[in-house]
Formats: sequence, structure tokens, C-alpha cells
Amino acid sequence: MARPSTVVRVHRAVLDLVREVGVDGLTMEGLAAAAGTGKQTLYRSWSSPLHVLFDALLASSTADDGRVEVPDSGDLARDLRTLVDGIVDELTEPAGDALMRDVLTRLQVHPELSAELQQRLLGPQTAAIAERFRRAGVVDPEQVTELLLGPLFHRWLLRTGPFTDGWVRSHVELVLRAAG
Amino acid sequence: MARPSTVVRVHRAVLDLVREVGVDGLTMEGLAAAAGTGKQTLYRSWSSPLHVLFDALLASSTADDGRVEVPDSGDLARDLRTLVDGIVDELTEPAGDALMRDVLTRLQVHPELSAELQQRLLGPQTAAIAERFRRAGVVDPEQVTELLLGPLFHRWLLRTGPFTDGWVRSHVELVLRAAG
Amino acid sequence: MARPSTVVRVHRAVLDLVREVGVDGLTMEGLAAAAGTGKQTLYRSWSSPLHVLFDALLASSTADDGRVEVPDSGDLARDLRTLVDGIVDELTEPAGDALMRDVLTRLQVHPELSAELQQRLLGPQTAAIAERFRRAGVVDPEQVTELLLGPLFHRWLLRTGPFTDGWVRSHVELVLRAAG
Amino acid sequence: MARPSTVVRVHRAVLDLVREVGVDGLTMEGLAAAAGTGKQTLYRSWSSPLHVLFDALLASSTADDGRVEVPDSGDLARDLRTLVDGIVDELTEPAGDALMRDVLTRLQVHPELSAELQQRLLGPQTAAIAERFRRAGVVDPEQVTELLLGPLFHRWLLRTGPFTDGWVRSHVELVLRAAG
DNA sequence: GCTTAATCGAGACGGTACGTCGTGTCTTTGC
DNA sequence: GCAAAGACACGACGTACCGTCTCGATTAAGC
Repeated sequence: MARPSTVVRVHRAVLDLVREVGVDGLTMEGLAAAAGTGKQTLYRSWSSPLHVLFDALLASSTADDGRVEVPDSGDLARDLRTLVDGIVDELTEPAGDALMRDVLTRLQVHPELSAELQQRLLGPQTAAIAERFRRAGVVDPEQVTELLLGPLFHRWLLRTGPFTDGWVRSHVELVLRAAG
Repeated sequence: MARPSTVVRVHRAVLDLVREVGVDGLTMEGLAAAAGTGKQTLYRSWSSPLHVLFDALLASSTADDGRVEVPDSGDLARDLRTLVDGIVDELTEPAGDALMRDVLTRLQVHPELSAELQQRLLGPQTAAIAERFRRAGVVDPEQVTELLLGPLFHRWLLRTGPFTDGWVRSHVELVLRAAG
Repeated sequence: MARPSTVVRVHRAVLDLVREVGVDGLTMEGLAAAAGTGKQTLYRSWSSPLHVLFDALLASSTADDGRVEVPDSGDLARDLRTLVDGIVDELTEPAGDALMRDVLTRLQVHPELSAELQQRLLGPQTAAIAERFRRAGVVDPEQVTELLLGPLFHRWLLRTGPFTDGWVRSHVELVLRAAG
Repeated sequence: MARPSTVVRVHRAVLDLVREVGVDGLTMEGLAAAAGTGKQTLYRSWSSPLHVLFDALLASSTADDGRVEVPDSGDLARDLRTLVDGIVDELTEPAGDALMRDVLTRLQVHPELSAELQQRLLGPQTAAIAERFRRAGVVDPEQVTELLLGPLFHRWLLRTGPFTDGWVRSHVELVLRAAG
């Protein structure tokens, strides 16, 4: 059996390593050692451990298609609750929660990474949600999508409170009322 | 004239320095040199350059009282627009914009700093806004406050779009409709 | 016009390059780039930059025949002074002085290069000098040759003093007295 | 018992290490590891592994006094043979031979080290020998000393031949004849 | 003349060392 | 007697070369 390609080994290494040492603990040196590669090879493709990690996460998330399936049963209220429950589950999944917040947070300092994330993941997902609102006859679907996602994001990132069922339910209700 | 106290010198140094070298460029060594102090003295009070910076920013912002003045003219719609305009101005102020996003972003990795920020700045401000909603007879003032701020924060942090007048106007409209 | 052969290009490159960067600054990578050749091609013929340089120097010095012309006018004293003056001129020639000392010095660590130098340059030259002593009836011409050259070499390599006319004159005198 | 000072540990480390890996195998990194010190500490005092080695050798050789005892029995011929035998013994001592030639050779590229060696070791020794010649009534003791040492050095460094008893004997004879 | 092979340039690769910078601790020194 | 100054062991930085290797492209030879 052939040796995995360099990129594959590096992606595996960074995902393994970040679980052991955290995002701050990643170093180009450590990655090179863990991936069995030279540092120069890393620098040829990435400019910091965060870039490597981001690339690995993006690769793994687009691998398993990453498409947000926005439910469309005809009942907008029920669909939104299902959607939000799904997002909340993902955001609070104990395994990836801390890592995601950590990475997402640090990305903000690297505009090119933020842009890539926006373009390849977030953009399509919000577009899909907006499309669902549009189909339901909502007048300003993009802005309503923001109204739906903004507080989720805010609560998650700033950890201003837990995602209880009650909170989700009344948040969806408020958004629906705003949507008219 | 007396020599400024150590803390004052350190605060000045970090605010000066961060403008030259950015948040990433701050080091304990550099701070010690810039403040004319020993490294040990820094470590006695702070555990990282980010702690120093955060402390300095907090000190300067509470100095000029930091109280959010939530307008209350009786006309909720107009008051909200004024409030949001004020926040947007602050968020997009070219000087502090980058630094604020940078610091706020990095804070997330330090729970104790996030908590302090929450408690000393963000909390009181959201409370004041919620109070304004309550006075206007809104049923669920806290959650509506989140509905107001979440998208602002989302748009600012992820840079998904500019804060045009139109956007602000219709955002407030949506929130008002949700608030009933 | 044909492209110069690889060896020629390499020889030119190393001689050019050593003048820019010094002996220590030579690298296989730099040589390959300067000669417009691949690294592998260099390694096929030489095992280190020093080998390349040595080879180039030897090639250029044997090209202009390199034969030491030992004068033989019948007057041994005068001939020796002429000979020594010639050697001193060569050793102190400002252009090549440093390079020669540098290379000769570094050669000592590579026995196979030392041997080649000995065999192709130094050996014939000392033999020619010894032959001149023999013709003059000196009993032990080889050892007297050493007596003549040793101090020259010593003074040159260790830079214990300059080669003044007075020094050369009395050195030759001493050697002649020793030669009997 | 106290921990040896940094300098002492470094000196020990370099002398140990050079026996294992040779002069070319010495690296600042390896030295730091072997001495249990940081690289910065090495760079504070020395600028290359060769400087470290040279310093250690000089320290150890001046420690055991380093004074050349030039014999003075009244019989110059016998004294010179004794002296030369001693030098030859040192030069051909199997343990240190290679190391000494290696270091001496590489020193030539570092004028400041050559100068230090000259001043602290070679200078005093040749002066002592010259003094012996002077006491014996030799007219030009410095130059005769060069006549004595030059060929030794030449033969040793260029390895043009072995130091047999016969060679030493006739070399001393030649020098004595030259000295008058 | 056309293909098969060998050779070349180019440069990626896994490594080692470079010389610098920052860390957090510990020691010396001067006010 | 405390705080500045900075030495120290340590580890990561980003770069330069090492010597090996795999690529095409180019030549040359053999059929």
C-alpha cells in the first residue's frame, strides 16, 4: 500500500495534534514532526499552524458534503425549529464545540481565511436558509436570515446563555413574527 | 513632578505599543522595555501581553464612564435607530475598529477575561437596552435585545456586509415587528 | 556557437562565485544555480563545493602549465634568491593570496585532495628545486629543499611576519651555509 | 557540591564531543545540548563551534602551564635534538595529532583566532627557543628558530614525509651548520 | 526516421542546523 | 530592600542547504 500523500498526512497530523495540545499548542515544528515532513514542506503550502488547521477542517467538512439540508415541510415554524435545533446541536456538540469556537474566533484576524470560510461554508448555508424564507413568501429573506442566525451566533460566541428548548422556541417565534 | 506609577506607565506603554506592532506583536519583553520596568514586575500583575492590553483598555474605557446612554424619547422606533446608529458608529470607527475586533476575538480563548468584559461592559449595556424595551411594554425584553444586537454583532464580526442606513432602518423595523 | 560543456560551466561558475561569496559561501545549491545545472549533475562529479573549487583551480593552474622554472645560472646564491623572490611574489600576490591560503588550508582536512595537490603541483616543484641543489653538489638536496621552503611556508601560513627583502636575503644565506 | 559553571561545562562538552563527531561535526545546537545550556548562552560568548573548541583547547593547554621548557645543558646540538624530539612527539601523538592539525588548519580562516594563538602559545615558545640560540651565541636567533621550526611545520602539515630519527638528526645538523 | 533510452534542468522532499526572539525563572546590582 | 536589568535553559521561529528523489524535456542511439 502506498504512502499517503504529504497533504493527507499533514491534515491527519494537525487534527490529531490539536486534540492533544490545543490550538495554541500547535507549532510548525510540532506539525512537521507529527506528519513526518520537513518544515519547509509545510511553509511551502501554509503560512502558520492556524492555516494548516483551517485547511484540514475545511477539507474534512467539505468532504462529508457540508451541504445544509434546510427542511421544507410546508410548515415554516416547524421547519425553522428543526433547522435551529440542528444548528444548536452542532454548535454545542461537546467534542467540536470548543475547537470550532476557538478556530472561528482566531480566523477573524486573518481576512483571507475568513473570506474563504464565508465563501465555501457560511455563504451557501445562509443562502439556503434565505431561499427557504423566500419560498415561504417572506419579503426580505436575507435580512430575516440574519435575524435568525445573528442571535444564535452571538449567544454561542459570547456564551451569554445556554441554548434551552424554551429559548430556541421563543427565538423562532420572534423571528417569525418579524418575518410577518 | 513625580514619576508616574508603574501601572500607569505600563498602561500607556501597551496602548502606544499596540498601535505600532499590533496585538500579535506585543511581548512581555517589549512591554517591559517600553514601560521601563523589569519583566518580573509585569509577571507579578499580568500573565500575558493580552491581559495587559485588556486591562489597559478596560481602564481607559471605564475611565470615560462607558455608560451606554439609551435614549428614551417615548418613540421606541426612533430611539432604537439612534441607539443602533451610535453602536454602528462605534463599531465602524476606523481607528478602533480593527483593534476592538482583534481584542474581542482573542478574548474568547481566555474565559476569565471574557467574563470580566461581560460583567463590566457588555452586561450593563444590554441590561440598559432591555430596560428600555421593558419600559415600552415589550413582553420579552431580554430576548428582543438579543434579537437587536445579535445580527449587529454577527455582521460586524463576520464582515458579511456593510452597515448601510437602509440596513439599519429595516433591521430596526424587523425587531420592532417581532417585539409586537 | 555551441553551449559550453557542463564541466566548463561549473568551473567558471565556481571561480566567479568564490570571488563574490568566499570559500565558505560556496554551496552546491548556489553552484548549481550559477552554472545552470542540476544539483544531481554536480554530485555526480564532485562531493562538496570545495572539491569543485579545487578541481577548477587545478584545471586553471595546470592549463597555464604551472611548471616552476628553477633558474640555473651557475651562481647558486643568485638563483636561489631569484627563485625565492618568485615564490614570494606568488604567495603575496594580493588577488590570489587569501584564496590560496584559504583553499590550501581547507584541503588539509581532505587527504585525497591533499594527495592530489602534492602529486600534481607541489611534488614536481620541490623535485625541480632539489634537482637544482643536486647539480650544485649539495649532499642532501631533498632536505635542504625543505630547509628552504619550510620557513617560507611557515611564515606565509601563520603570518608571523612580512617577506621583506632583508628577510629573504638572509634566509637564503642561512640555507646556503647549511648546504655547505 | 556546586554545579560547574557554564563555561566549564561548555569546555568539557566540546572536548568530549569533538572526539565523537570530529571538528566538522560540532554544531552550536549539539554543543548546547551536550553542555546542558541554551544556544543563546553559547552565542553570548562564542560565535562558532570552532571558537568554542579553540577556547577550550587554549584553556586546557594554558592550564597545564603550557610553558615550553627549552633544555639548556650547554651542548646546543644535544639540546636541539631533545627539543625537536619533544615537539615531534607532540605533533605525532596519535590522540591529538589529527585534532591539532584540524584545528590549526581551520584557524587560518579566522584571523583573530590565529592572532590569539600566536600571542598566547606560539609566540612565547618561539621566543624561548630563540633565547636558547642567543645564549649559544647565534647571531640571528629569530631567523634560525624559523629555520628550525619551519620545516617541521611544513612536513607535519603537508604530510610530505614521516618524522624518522634520521630525518630529525640531519635536520638539526643542517640548522646548526646554518647557525654557524 | 522513429522510437527507446539515457541524461539533463529543475525543484520537491525529509532532514539538520542556523542565528534570533520570546518565554518564565532566577540572580546580581545600584539606588 | 526592592525593582531594573539581564543571564539563563528552553523551545519555536522562518531560512538555507543538505543529499535523495522524482519529474518532464531534450538528446542520442539503435533499430
